[in-house]
Amino acid sequence: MDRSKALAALSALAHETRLDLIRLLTPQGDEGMAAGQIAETLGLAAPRLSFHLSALEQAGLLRSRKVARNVFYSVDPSGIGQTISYVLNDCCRDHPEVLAACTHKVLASDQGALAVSGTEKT
Amino acid sequence: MDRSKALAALSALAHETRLDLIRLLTPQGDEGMAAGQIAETLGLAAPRLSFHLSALEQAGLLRSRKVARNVFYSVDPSGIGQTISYVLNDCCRDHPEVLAACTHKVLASDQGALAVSGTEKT
DNA sequence: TCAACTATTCAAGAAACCTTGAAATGACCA
DNA sequence: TGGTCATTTCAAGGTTTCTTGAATAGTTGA
Repeated sequence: MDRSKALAALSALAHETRLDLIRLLTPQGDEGMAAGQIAETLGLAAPRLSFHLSALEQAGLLRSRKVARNVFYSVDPSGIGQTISYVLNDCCRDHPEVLAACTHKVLASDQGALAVSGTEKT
Repeated sequence: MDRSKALAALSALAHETRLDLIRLLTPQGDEGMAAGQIAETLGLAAPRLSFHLSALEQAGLLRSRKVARNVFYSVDPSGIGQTISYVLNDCCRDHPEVLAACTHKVLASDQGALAVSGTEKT
């Protein structure tokens, strides 16, 4: 992932409504959810939802497919994963302390660092 | 880390100059770098640099300390780590595919998933 | 074909963000 | 005390982003 794609993805993530969308859609897996149902679930006006969905899709964090008159949106796991990897690996250059600070089920393997799990640090 | 802090941190990361700052400062460790030297290295006007440094500090991604007339800035590894953790754990709810897509030296330990290393996916 | 339904596009206004030069603050040294 | 240096604050401007209602496009079924 290159710099400008990573920046687009980070900008896309940096908004409350769009974070809500990711959170809602992630558990739905590949099937995703129709725009109308998303709008109803989150209580969003249609144009507003459309605006944010397309921002996320543009950034490579969401995929869409048409089914009859509905458009189903689902997360693109590799888009999110590559964005995280960009920050950690490319931008923070795999700095051990940064990797170590990714507590709770994510951990550094570089240099044989061990798992850090449990609740987050303060 | 709560939602609003994570949002502030993501917004802070979503800017080219600030990503440059993180990348420059990470290898410097706790000692960090004086504002003037940062400005010279990146070729930034002083007020502009100050604006971005304080945005990053405000978001908990940078720390500062005064030494004589200089102000040294250094990254806060736990700030970055907690932000990443928020996206992966809280927002993506530890979705296996998202965790798996964090290739290249970051990997999921949940459910005993194995390391994924090497070059990034496309 | 027509009506109903789903979703997107458009346009306008409000709000937030970024950059810049000028001014101000605070620390050090002669 | 006065001058210089390092950094921040201020104010103005331009740009981008977000929200909203109105209009549009495409699909389905009677």
